[in-house]
Amino acid sequence: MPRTANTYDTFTAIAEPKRRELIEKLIGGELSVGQLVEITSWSQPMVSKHLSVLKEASLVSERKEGRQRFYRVNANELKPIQIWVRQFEKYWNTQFDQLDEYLSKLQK
Amino acid sequence: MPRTANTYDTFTAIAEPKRRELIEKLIGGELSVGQLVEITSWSQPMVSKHLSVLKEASLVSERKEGRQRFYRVNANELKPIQIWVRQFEKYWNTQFDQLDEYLSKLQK
DNA sequence: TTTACACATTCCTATATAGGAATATAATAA
DNA sequence: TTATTATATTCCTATATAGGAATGTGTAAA
Repeated sequence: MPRTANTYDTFTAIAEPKRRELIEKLIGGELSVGQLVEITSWSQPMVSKHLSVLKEASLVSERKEGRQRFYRVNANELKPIQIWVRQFEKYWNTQFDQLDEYLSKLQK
Repeated sequence: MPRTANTYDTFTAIAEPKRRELIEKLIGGELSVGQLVEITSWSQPMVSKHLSVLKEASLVSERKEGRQRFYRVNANELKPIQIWVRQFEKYWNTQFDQLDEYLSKLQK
């Protein structure tokens, strides 16, 4: 079985690099699908499908205007990630971690 | 094609709930595989395999002692996540977001 | 009322896993 | 040595997608 989740949660949604890229493009404000297609030079269905996943995870919202659809980020939905990571903040830059990182880099 | 990444990056590694759980168990300090098996009541191969993915993503480190292996979190490796999410912090709790969240909750 | 446009959805396929069962490996104990 | 313990790895299967191609849907323009 692959990832067991049947529906997209926030963590899974942003695990896909292309979806993170889409979210980043939307930082500046809402954009239409066509604009995203142009900016990314991905196929239109590809953009739409990734947006659909992001929407299912509530990470973006949609606004219809004529035949265009404008998407924008729901930044608040990223809070759970922040909260989860925050637990580990106090352990950053400990001696052990510095050493680990050093050894890890060294191996490559 | 599923997730295109051939190797585990940090985002993909923590997308799996069980792996987040393992990381959380390791906050308090290093634990052996056996201890993790007991704490989680998952099968031993399951624990080992998830640990292996976390190790590949450098999220944990291993220390051998006799026939046991103790794992600990490399908290520093979570920084990229924090950094990525931080971009969106300033957009938290905007009016749009509040509304989105409200509508999203309402729909469920 | 057709045509063109913007976008979503469906159908298909290839592939990366998550999990279970069985087995391998390495270290200690007998 | 041989047995036991702790853990990793392999083999297998089921399944969730990511991507491409084709098609559907709704809106506006001609």
